[in-house]
Amino acid sequence: MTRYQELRQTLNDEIAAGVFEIGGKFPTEFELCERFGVSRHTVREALRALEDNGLLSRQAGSGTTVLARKATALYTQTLDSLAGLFDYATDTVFEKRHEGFVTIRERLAETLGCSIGERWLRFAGLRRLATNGIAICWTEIFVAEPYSAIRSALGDATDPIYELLQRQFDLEISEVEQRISAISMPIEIAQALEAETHAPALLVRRRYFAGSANPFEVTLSIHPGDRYAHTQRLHRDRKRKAPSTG
Amino acid sequence: MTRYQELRQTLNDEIAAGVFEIGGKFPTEFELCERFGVSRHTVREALRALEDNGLLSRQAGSGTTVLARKATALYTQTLDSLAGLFDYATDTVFEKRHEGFVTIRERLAETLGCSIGERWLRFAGLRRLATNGIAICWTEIFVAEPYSAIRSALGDATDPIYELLQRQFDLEISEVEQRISAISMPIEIAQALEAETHAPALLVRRRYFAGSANPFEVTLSIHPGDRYAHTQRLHRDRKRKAPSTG
DNA sequence: TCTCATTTGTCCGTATGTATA
DNA sequence: ATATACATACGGACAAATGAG
Repeated sequence: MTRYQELRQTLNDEIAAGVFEIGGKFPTEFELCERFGVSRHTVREALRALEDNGLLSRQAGSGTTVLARKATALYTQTLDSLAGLFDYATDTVFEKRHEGFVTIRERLAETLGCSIGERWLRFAGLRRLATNGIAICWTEIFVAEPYSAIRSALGDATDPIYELLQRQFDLEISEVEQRISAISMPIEIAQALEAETHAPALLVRRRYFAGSANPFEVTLSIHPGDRYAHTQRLHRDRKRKAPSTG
Repeated sequence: MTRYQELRQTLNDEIAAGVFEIGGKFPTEFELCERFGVSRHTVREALRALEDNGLLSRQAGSGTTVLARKATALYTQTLDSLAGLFDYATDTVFEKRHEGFVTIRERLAETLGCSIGERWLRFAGLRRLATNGIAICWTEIFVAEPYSAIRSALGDATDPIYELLQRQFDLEISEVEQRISAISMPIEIAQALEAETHAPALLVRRRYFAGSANPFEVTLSIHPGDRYAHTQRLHRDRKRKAPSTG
């Protein structure tokens, strides 16, 4: 590993550990040069990477500000708004209804984008708003067989499964493919969601990749069209601004 | 403007003008140093920016490759796949059916996310695949009144409207909000699209911002559920790879 | 308003490491 | 193995933005 990558890692860990206050000042480039015995060029390269990850914000004359403890994962859903129906209620709870291995058949192979005959670990259930208990979608989570050992480590279902996979198998998510289509609400799912059968619904499929051409996790979510809209904000610029102190 | 920004601009323009072949080699850092009389550091800073924009790909030992003529706008739809229905046909044609000013009333204010009483310039029509003429969606484009002068400059409808706005009014798009929801196909639109009435459909709304809190353009697209899926690939890393020569 | 010290941004030169053909 | 070209790293200098006095 190169020197600026090591430095980047070190600083990353310190930020994650809470050594620096969010919104507070980060050590100056000169201080980091002294502390780690590297040139300013090396420090700047490390800081640039941390800035790209959204952890730091740099400003000539003012210094470097800490923005966050963890990199904002590009691949998590920015549930910015629930179409105004639930005024920015955010936390949801997963209510597991099924769990077990499945062997992929024709229709499922098509929806999942995998091959017939493969075995996947499958979880299925409802996702509800934590505040009022309203069911916003039916969710199916498929985990590739090599990683099915996470089944045991799944007692507390608060964390997203891909985070558990990242920790337990040291997987680095490189890419996420998201496909959104419109379907008729299937009968069984309509019953579980207490929604209208055959009403328009959103089918959101996400496939998570880590280097390989094959995903290690695939999730399906079916949302009633009148309860949910998928909202995303896309920014053009990498650099982010620190909130003004004024 | 700084030197590396000038250089960046110059190289950007040359790439856009087609001076270099897509997939071909870009001048080496040393050559650029000589040609522009700047240090290697300056050249690398400019190249880094162009790489971030997706125009170039750099590889130690191999050199710098040209990936594209124009920056892949983060905010344009990555029409990666049309759900496998139209195997990677990309180019679409807009067939204008309506054009004129509208005053926003209650229902439209809600769908557009703007205020009642505002006046917007509206274009509406079909979008077809260039190859086989199949209609993939009904599109409505709303332009805020201050920018409605682009109406005259709209003879050739090949370019996206936000690009025309960018050029004519020097607007820098800073953010795009995208909302996807599921609706029943409205009767009038079903007829235009030759699709089934009340079948599930995707409603995609995009709002384009340029600094201000209010969008300067809003587009609506209604897609028949069986003809279209919205697909996106989200990468974690900035760097892209050049296709292998083999 | 102006000056001044601080901090990041830009730019130069040079040397060595590493990936690729 | 050798040459090429990008990657990393060091050093130094000045510019520009910021905030304090």
